[in-house]
Amino acid sequence: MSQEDEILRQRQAQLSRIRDLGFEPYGHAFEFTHTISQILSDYGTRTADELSANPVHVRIAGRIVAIRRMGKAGFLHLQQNGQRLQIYVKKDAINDTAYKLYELLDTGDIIGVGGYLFRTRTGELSIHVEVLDFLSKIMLPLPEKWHGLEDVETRYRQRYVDLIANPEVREVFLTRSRIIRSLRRQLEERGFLEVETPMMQPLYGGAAARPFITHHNALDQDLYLRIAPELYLKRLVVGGLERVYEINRNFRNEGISTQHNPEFTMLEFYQAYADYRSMIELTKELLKQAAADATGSTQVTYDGHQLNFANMWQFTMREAVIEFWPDHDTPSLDNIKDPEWLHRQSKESSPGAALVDLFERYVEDKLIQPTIIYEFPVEISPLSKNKPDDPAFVERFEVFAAGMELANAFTELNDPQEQRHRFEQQLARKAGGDEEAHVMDEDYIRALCYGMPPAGGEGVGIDRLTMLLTGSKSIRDVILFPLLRPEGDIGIVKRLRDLEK
RNA sequence: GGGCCGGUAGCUCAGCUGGUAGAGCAUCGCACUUUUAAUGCGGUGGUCGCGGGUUCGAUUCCCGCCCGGCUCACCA
Repeated sequence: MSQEDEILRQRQAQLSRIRDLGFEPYGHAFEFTHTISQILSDYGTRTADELSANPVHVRIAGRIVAIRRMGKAGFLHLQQNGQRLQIYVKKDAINDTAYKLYELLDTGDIIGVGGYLFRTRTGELSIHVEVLDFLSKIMLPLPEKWHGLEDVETRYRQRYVDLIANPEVREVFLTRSRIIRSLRRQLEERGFLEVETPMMQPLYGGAAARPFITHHNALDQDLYLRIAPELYLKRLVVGGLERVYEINRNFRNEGISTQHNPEFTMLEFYQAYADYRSMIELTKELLKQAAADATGSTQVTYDGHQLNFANMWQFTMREAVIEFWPDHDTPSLDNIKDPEWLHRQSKESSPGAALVDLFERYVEDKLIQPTIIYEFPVEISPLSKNKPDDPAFVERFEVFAAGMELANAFTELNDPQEQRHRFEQQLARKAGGDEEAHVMDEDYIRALCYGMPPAGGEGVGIDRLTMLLTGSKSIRDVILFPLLRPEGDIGIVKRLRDLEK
């Protein structure tokens, strides 16, 4: 018999012994007077003398994460919401039934206790237990106490165990929540309205990506999981919702990497009567404040670098290529504007695509500090408005940090005729084999025909922002349940079934 | 998809040029009524990811496959 089967059998036997003592192995509500964190903050500085002079009685619940038994007494640590408090169980101090229950406890069980606070000989704030209740039985063993759970695959597949065993994981997701809360609050303060637009769309658009396809049975119709909410949000701007935002999932049917998960979270927001310059200023504020709200500082350490969100760098794409040119043969501004020169540097057919190629080759991974890159070629920007003085370029920028793209924003193209041209160019690219090119969205064109106010819009990758603000090297570390291949037979159902025989 | 690395007890890991597997923690038993990596003594626990091949003999060598990580490609 394997160790796991043996432990299951032992614990199955304990279940009935717990019942025989008059406790429920899977209890109901437990009335507590404090959470562990309340006790730590309210009484963490009380001395042993103060606690014995004015006894504090408390009732708490938590998961047992350590047991040290010493004859007819023992110390246990309970964990609740990532914090730990020691409890002391002594035979003399509780009734016989409770003591028998204590003898059955395993690391990982969830219990409730009542008693008074005291400090041990070594000075640790603890509860001197007087009553003990049982709330939930652990059947499978928890990972080892030192190393915790290290196996990356198990951590992602069994995030519940990861969260119990590795307190720092909990911190990452608390920070993620603070980031989103900060962005929401900042947008609300500026009069933005949170909306929800379709995740299942009859046409997909708003980004260059391949979609997931699903099917609605009653309508007998294929639908796409959205690759971006952009075109719907702009329909709302047409309708007079002048400041809107949405924080939700996008789905892109692409490869998986440390920076890509097939479903990921984007913040998108649109502001009527603004342009990309207003968006640049807003972005600087949003990111700086989100960093401060989430981490307590506008500077964070990521992969050995100090990233400063209080002072973002700023280059046009052309300037950036010159600035980060890899050798001494640095091009001039005239070079970089010259289609002939660009053609000599890149295999890409159009000058704009060639510039982007140079940018991606020489610049992108060098943008460690939070940096705004603005003015993009029109070829790769089918939804952005042209620069009036340079129609080959559009009023668009992206934010990079730690070599990653964090955000993408532009002045929205609101001319339906021009938007039709851009979609037609995309259709030509699709016909030429570009699977990520946009499709024609006629209803979107119709919406623009009703007149969309000039507007700025932006998308911010929440997962990547969370990576930066939590020091995570992989996007999987900031997504609770990242996509993995199926793991195969788990076997627990059969084991539980066998236990009942 | 390519390259590299990994999968051995519940967890964290050793295991040499091939000779049928070990440690710590966990678990079980005994002792111990202020410990905190509690301690001391004793025990249980393994389809060595899966399937083939070579060999007298494979955790070890070879081939294929599965799962994961890093990386390149892809990817706004």
